[in-house]
Amino acid sequence: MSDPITPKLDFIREIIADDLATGKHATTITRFPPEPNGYLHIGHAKSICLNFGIAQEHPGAKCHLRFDDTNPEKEETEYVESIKADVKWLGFDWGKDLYFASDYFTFFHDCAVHLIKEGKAYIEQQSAEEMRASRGNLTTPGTPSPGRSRSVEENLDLFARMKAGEFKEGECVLRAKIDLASSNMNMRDPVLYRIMHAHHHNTGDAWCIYPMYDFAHPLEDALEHITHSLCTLEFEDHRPLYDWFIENCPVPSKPRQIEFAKLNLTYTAMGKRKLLQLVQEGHVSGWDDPRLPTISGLRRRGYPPEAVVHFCKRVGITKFKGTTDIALLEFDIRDFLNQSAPRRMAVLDPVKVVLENWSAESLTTVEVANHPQNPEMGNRDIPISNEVWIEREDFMEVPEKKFFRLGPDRYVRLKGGHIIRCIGFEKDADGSINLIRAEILPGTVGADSPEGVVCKAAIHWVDVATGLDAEVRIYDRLFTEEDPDGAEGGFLSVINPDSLKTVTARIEPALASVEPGFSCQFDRIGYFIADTIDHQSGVKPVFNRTVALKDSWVKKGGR
RNA sequence: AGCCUCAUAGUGUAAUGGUAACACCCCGGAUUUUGAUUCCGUUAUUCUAGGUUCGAGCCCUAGUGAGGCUACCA
Repeated sequence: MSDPITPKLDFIREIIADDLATGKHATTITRFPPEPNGYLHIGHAKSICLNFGIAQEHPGAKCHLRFDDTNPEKEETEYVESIKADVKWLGFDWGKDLYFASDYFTFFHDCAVHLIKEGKAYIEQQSAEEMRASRGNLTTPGTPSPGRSRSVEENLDLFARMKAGEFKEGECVLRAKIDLASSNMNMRDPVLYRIMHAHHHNTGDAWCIYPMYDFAHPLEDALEHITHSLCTLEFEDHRPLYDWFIENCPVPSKPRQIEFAKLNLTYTAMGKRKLLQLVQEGHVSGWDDPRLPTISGLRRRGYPPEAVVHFCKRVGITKFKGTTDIALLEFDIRDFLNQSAPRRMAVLDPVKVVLENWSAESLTTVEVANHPQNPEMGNRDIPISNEVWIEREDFMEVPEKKFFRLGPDRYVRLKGGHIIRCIGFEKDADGSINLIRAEILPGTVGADSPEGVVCKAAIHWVDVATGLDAEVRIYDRLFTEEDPDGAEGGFLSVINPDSLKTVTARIEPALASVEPGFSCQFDRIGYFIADTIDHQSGVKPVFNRTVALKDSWVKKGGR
């Protein structure tokens, strides 16, 4: 792995260190609070690494996993499970601190009653449209509705009836009484509770009123004694409201909200709404499609979790809303895989080479290192006979100036084995090369090139007799584009629907029995992960490509 | 239009008011039984204008640019 991230403090960690130093807090408690309405993506990984990372950095500190499930219409148990799995996969542990905002519904309700009794909340009977109009706009203040001056008793009664289910959805809401003239729209008497006659994944039908995020979130944090509530930039304008609830409700602690910029990646559609659309419209096979930037997609793609975490640390935490080049992420993937992935040989686009002077006395196996820089990973023996497959692009009938591999009357080394010389080739009717004839140079295994032999490259190969077939899926980054004409539900278009290419490769025998999740490097191609393996219909492993060996190879070979 | 936030190489991130740096990308070179890795090197940076200061990327003011806010989503 490249150098560890320097122990520099980002501005949030500075605040936390300061609070610890001044004794404001004896310990630090953060939280990761996803709404279970979709799968997590790499952007969430940044938040997870921040919140859980801080907890790991201070003795006694911890990070809660809390499902912010205050909207029954969008949330599902399937998402709860996937989120837990994804956090674990990244290597973080919430211990016993697993919570659901929906478990606090009674507390939220009591706080609402408290506010009503204090004269700080009232029942609003205007429609959503009327409220919008009476709230004013960016330059003109709002105007009070009739409900704003209702008595405490009346409000209490109305709220109780609201909770009892006497009203239909939309008939009334509970609003905070703050400041209709505030320059911050969030302070213009925000809605606290709305009526939803919906089934909740956790509380079932126990409630028909549900709290809004702005109201519930500070209370959740306070209840859990969160010291630092870290969220993304779009909640900046909500902070005064967050603080207002903390000040005006009977809460057991005073958390502080701090905002940071969310992750943006080049070429990458982020955001649950867009991902949901890609899934629903069938552009991908599911939330864990390897073309998606979901955590589960990255997992299937073979990205090591350690590398994803390293990337998140490297990107850092700021309030600057930039777009990170995906090359930064892929560097970390390569960097990690380069050290951990054993080398194997495979040929994705095969051409047969016949070794004309091979005889029964010739080499029948060659010994190849599993990793060129790490002898501890050992060696393996690969059978070889008089016919091998090589990559079509490793032969040029008319070699270019900087082409070092095989061509008529040229030399190349079969990796781990002999140097061979091309002595002829045959073509199909359509002009494509279908057979190469070569001869072995005796005594060149494990030895330098003999005098007068120019051999500057070693190519990968697979023995024809013992090689196996494998399916290799090469995934491209899924390019997407905002559709300006698209209304709701149709605002994304996929630019490269052909982002998945499947080829049948020839692989060396050692790859026949790998387990799903095993990652390796096919020489000179890229890093691969064993995905689903079909042991039923004969031995047919399936590999996904993770990243190409070099970033520029992607760009040249790409779109 | 009002309020809020942000601005440092192509990208991301550093720099207590004291020599502007690190990583990625790109390009070049050396080594290499992976055109990988490793090693070395090149290019390139404080949005603008004022002010405070011996000294400003950092503090102040104004401007410019970008983003957010007028949900019974989170």
